[in-house]
Amino acid sequence: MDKPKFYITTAIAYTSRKPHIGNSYEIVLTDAIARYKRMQGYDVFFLTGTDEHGQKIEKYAADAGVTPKQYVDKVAGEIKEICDLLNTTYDHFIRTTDDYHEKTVQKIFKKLYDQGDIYKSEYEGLYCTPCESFWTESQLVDGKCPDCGREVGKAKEEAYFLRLSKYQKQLEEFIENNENFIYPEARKKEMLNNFIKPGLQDLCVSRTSFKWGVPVTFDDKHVIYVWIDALSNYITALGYDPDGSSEQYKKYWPADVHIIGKDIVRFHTIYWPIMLMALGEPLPKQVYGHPWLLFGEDKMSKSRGNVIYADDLTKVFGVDAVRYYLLTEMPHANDGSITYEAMIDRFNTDLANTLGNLVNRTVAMQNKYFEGVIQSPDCVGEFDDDLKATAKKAIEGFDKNLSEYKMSDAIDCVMDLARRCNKYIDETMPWALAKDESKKERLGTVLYNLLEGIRILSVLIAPIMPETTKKIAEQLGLEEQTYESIQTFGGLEAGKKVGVATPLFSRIDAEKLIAELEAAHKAQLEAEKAEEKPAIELQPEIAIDDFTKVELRVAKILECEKVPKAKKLYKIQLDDGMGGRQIVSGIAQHYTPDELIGKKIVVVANLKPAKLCGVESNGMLLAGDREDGSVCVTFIDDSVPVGTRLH
RNA sequence: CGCGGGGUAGAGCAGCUCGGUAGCUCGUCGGGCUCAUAACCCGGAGGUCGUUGGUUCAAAUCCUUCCCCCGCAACCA
Repeated sequence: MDKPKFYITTAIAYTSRKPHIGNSYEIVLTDAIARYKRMQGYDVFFLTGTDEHGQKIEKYAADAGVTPKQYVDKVAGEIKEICDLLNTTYDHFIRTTDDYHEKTVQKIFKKLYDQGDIYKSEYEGLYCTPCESFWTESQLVDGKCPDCGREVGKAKEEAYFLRLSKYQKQLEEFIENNENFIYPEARKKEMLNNFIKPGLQDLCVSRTSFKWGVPVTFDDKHVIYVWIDALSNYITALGYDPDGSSEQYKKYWPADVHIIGKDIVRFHTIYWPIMLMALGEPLPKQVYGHPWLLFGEDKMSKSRGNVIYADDLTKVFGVDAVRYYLLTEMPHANDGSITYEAMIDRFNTDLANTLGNLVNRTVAMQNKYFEGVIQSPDCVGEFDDDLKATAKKAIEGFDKNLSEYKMSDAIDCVMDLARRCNKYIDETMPWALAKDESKKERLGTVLYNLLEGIRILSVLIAPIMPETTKKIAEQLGLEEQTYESIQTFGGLEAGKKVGVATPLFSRIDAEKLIAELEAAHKAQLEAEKAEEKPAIELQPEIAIDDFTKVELRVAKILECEKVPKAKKLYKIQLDDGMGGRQIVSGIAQHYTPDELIGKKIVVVANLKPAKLCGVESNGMLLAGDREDGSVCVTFIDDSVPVGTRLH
């Protein structure tokens, strides 16, 4: 009989730079699910890969003085290395620069165009040339580019659009009828209320502003933009073809679950389903938007200097411990957090003390009391039933939680069993039994039960810590065990010999290690900084006339209050020596009104007025961004009169 | 009143669907044990379950007021 299939994917990683540990969480989570499903007998196909096109990469490559392809080859290599380092068992690694992918994407684009779902348009007044971005009517802020605030010009370039509006109703129905399509639930409501119900705007799916992408076959000025290129990796990887797909595609599609970050839920639950509807293909069964891994309280980012990489962690803790930490510390709905302290703490308490020590003490006793030979469990006693019941509960709980992708809860079930085993040792006191020759048989049974408990938990933990499972099997003197073999307590064969007791995880001296890590981290940061300094890029040179176009004047802040409903905006009344003016500024998170009122600042006095959150702003104040993201306003000495023009 | 989620011991979370002694992990304090990686086991302390009012014999759990946090949307001129 055929095994049931299970198709699971990660999002493809953007090849702009080396991914940090937060980015790596996704592949570890996906791998654990894939391994679990395989263990359960599914025919699993696990896809991951890289998204390699786009303007940003074109630019990074130019900065680095290499071709986009060279650049992308390097980063894709790094990404793949990390996936391998983390011991992930993907079946295929797709790159959007792969030949077969590009060809199929072109066919998809053509097909959608031929059937009228993609159309060419020449939008006017909705293109911001400096930002090289198209904006839909609803995105504009008071008719201006939401990014830079400048006038959007008439589109000088034509573009292709995907008719999202046509499928809106169908999508809405699908989402509402398929309870589990968007997970978690909160995301589903976000999508429905914020995007779908208000009405979908057609989506721009081509660009002429850069070249590094898949060309449109019938219009070579155009390059296919990220949505159709990247999202279709999930089907091109299997061999989808509008002219007739492969057997593999027919077997595995639709995906059982797309594992993605919560930031791209929108693309996977709106654009992607609509593309598939237009292609006439079935929709994925579930899109799982996982939370993020934060560094302590903060988002990981290079400019904050708090980036942790997978390879650095594995060097210190080992691959399995890193996998364990990622999967344990990450609740399935809220953001998780990583710090060295927490990592060490988890490592010591769970892995070294509870699990490692349990295996070590048990195997050591087996060797010490019976020369390693496993005894037949014939002398039943108190506590045995409770231990067995806990083992059974662990398996059931593990299955239940894992099938809902609740990793940390599932792991907890396994640790419960380990804790119960440790307790069992204290209750039965094998060292006391060993002193009494008449209790030898009972001692044999006690140790048998312990070994069996360990065998069971070692199999359960396999999707999370595959290497540890192997090591435990070795110490138990066994080949690797099947999932089926743990369904009954007592699968362990008497008469065989256990291996040598070797610590699985050595305890870590927290203080010492943290000091070392921090020193290393600092050194690395400084090295990076030194390296990056010359990389500051100046804007193109301007003539003096260009500068004099900017009218900078001194003004005094009279009033300052928060714009209602806006997080970052202050409405500020100024005395500018010309009868006063009102500006709006996004510094509410960095200054209190009291810190501003009465101070003199510099304003760009001839900036075209704009509306922010519905409030009129006539000019902007000068301020700079610090490296940590905070803002510093330029204050002017009080002796400079209001209205003074600066140059 | 834009949409949604949440506020439970020092920290991180469960419990809320279907009201009935407030639970887990870490930390902390005390005890036990010696097979083991100063590990393991037991016990104690620590919570008016964000706030107001209500329903009820009984509310963390149901309804209501307000406050605060987070996500999405809007927004750094």
